[in-house]
Order: sequence, then C-alpha cells, then structure tokens
Amino acid sequence: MVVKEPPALDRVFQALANPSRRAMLRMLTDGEQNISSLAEPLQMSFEGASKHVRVLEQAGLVARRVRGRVHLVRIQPKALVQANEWLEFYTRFWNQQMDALEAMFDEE
Amino acid sequence: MVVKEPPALDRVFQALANPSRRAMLRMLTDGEQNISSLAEPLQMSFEGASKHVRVLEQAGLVARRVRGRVHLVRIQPKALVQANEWLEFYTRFWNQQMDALEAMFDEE
DNA sequence: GATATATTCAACTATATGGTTGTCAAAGAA
DNA sequence: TTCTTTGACAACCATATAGTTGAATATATC
Repeated sequence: MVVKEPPALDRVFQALANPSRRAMLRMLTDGEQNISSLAEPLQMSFEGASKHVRVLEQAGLVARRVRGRVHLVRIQPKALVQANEWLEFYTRFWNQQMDALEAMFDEE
Repeated sequence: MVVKEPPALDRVFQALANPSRRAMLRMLTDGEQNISSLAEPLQMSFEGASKHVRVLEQAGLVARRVRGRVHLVRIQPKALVQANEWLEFYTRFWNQQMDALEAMFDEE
C-alpha cells in the first residue's frame, strides 16, 4: 500500500460523511453549545446525538469543556483545515487542467 | 431534521474516508488509468479494488469510459469541488474568528 | 476456434455504523 | 435529603462496509 497520510483523515472524512454530524457543525458556528441543545433539532434520541458528538470529537472536529454537569462543545477547526488542505491539492490539480485547456484554445 | 444539503455530500465524504480510495485519486492525478493498474499497488484482490472504484464513481469523484475490455478511470473533480466548498464555509468561519481575535489584540 | 485478459456478478464473512432502550452517576435546585 | 437534569455506559438490533472467493462475460490475441 502506498498510503502515506495521517490516518486521522479517515476519521475526519468519516465524521463528515453523516448529515446529522454536519448539521451539528453548522449549529456550532453560532458558538459553543451543550449536547442537549445539539441533540434537540436532530430527530433522534439523546444518546444517539451524544454518540455523534463523540465521533466528531475523536475526529478532532470539535472539543468539549465540562462545566459542572453540562458539556460545552465547540468547533475545533484544525481537522477541518487538514481536510481542506487535502482537497485543495486536487482542486489545484483541477485548475491546472482547466488552465491547460484554456491555453490550448488560446493557441488556436 | 434541519439537513438542507445535497445528499451527495454523504457519499463524497464517505468515499474520501478510505485511504485506498484516496490513494486511487492520487494515482489518477497522473492521468487516466485502468482498474488493473489502480488495483496493482493496493494490497488487495482485484475485485476489492474494483469495488472501491465503483464507490468513487457513485460519489461522482471519478468517471470511466470503456474502451474494449479495458475501463479507463479518470478524476471528475466536480464532487471534489463540492466537498471543498462545503469545507470552505467552515474554514472561512475559522478565519473570521482569527481576524476577530487579532482585532481584539490590536485594540489593546 | 482456442486461449488469455479485463472486468463484473453473486455469495459469503467479519467488522463498523447509526440507531435504540435501560440503567447508572454526578451536579444543581428544591 | 430528595428530585431533576445532563450526560455516560452497556447491551442490543439492523444495515452498511471492506474484504474475500468462484463463476460468468466480453474483448483481444494466437
């Protein structure tokens, strides 16, 4: 196998592959929230939502701090940036392809 | 549920969550390849690799054209761009946070 | 026509995922 | 102290995923 990447990328993309988890990230752009309020708009059990938070946490996409009995969750963008950088390589590649195509047309 | 996104994103991120499939995409930046040559460096059965290609295809990350008995696979960046755009919202959000933080320091 | 090559299909296995429910523990409020 | 709230843990279920093997199909080549 050629695989030469941080295995963390697996978990990041895996975490992003679920609409409920992406919805949570979207909610968190409004700021820190506890798990209950993250769970509320998702139509599922509290424990279901709690599991999703754990997945996001293990992927490094969110971090939590515990204040008494409430767990406050916030976005931790490092993992998002990492994923973005990985994708950027390919979009850059894509742009090069487009540029090359343009150049071909220009030559004619 | 609040989910207001193309369900395709699920499949795109899911497809990217596997190192073998990401390796395939990397190989494909060198240009079109048939499934055999994509399978070769991955340590798995041909059919295993073939399945990965199908996952990438269904996610819209690659396209294939059949020339006789060989299937030529190439990157189709539209889905990559889509994923990139989704992530960009959050990295932009992150940058704004950073800018706000900087502004706070500047004011002092 | 016979053989080799590139690929899919079908069936199967093992493990991971997304979800549930029930029980438990800790922290706050009465 | 008792009750309520916030959350975790454990067990379970259904489905999806990653992989395998064996057989079938279509295209090249001899």
